[in-house]
Amino acid sequence: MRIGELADRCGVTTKTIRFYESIDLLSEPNRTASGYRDYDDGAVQRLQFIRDAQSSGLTLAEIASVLELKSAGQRTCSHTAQLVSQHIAAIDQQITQLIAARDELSELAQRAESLDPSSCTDPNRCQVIEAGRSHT
Amino acid sequence: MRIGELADRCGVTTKTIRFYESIDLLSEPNRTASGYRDYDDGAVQRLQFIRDAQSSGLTLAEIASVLELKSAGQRTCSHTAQLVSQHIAAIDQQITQLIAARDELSELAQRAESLDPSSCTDPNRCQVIEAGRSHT
DNA sequence: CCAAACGTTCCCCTACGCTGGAAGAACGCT
DNA sequence: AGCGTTCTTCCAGCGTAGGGGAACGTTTGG
Repeated sequence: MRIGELADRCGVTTKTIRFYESIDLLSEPNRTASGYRDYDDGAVQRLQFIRDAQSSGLTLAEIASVLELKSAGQRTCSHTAQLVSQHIAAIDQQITQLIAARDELSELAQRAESLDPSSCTDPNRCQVIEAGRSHT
Repeated sequence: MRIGELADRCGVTTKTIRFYESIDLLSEPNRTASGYRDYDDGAVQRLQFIRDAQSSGLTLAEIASVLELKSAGQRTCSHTAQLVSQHIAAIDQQITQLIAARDELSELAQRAESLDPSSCTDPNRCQVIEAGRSHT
């Protein structure tokens, strides 16, 4: 099948498919005599797998590393498991950071309510934010 | 003072200062006869304010919007408060998304432990991920 | 037989917050 | 006078996941 059909079947754009090919996430397909990309059903499977993995929160780089090992004939369950747990750890760290930022902002919000706007005249600063500096 | 001293005093690089100027976060300073940027103490205050606000989790665009209104002579407490609460909402959304991704990955991790790697032979897929497709 | 719809490659653009380097001018100290 | 450091501008890129559009070739239906 040609690129448009593959795209429709998998719910992506042709741009995305060419992009995946450019980063070696999809292998280069055969070409027709006139140079059109010519895909088989395996490409549908692989592309759907990529979208599934992506919707699970894996990055394209992580998906690529799974597929690379797969195509080298390895049993990748343990590799996948390791990769997934690494990714979970990274997400936990992001969540921690976001919660810290959230806490910081909540304090600012409270302070903003309690301060008198008319005492706020310095053009370079803002007392809402400034007041929180010492304890940060 | 020249750009290097300002940078040292505020703990940033000269690159960062020029970058802030290029996005209008810092206003263009006076120049010496030979074309060097020449800053006063107000620049130190403003730059430190920017770093404080940034460490509170605000983006440079948000900081710019506070500073813009300030320099227009407005009392910005209410604006700052609104901006902060918007940012908190955005962070909450990010956290929600990350937790969803985390849950998804936890399921994958559990599945990876329970599956038999030797049954995993398709070069285009990975049963750990594939098995979760239906309920996603 | 021709126009529409599809395909190709190519390069630039997005947002974010910078960092690095090159080429040249100016400053500071000996 | 000369050497090293600091300054100037501009250009380029990182990483993520593609999107937009130009300029051109191919396929397909009426």
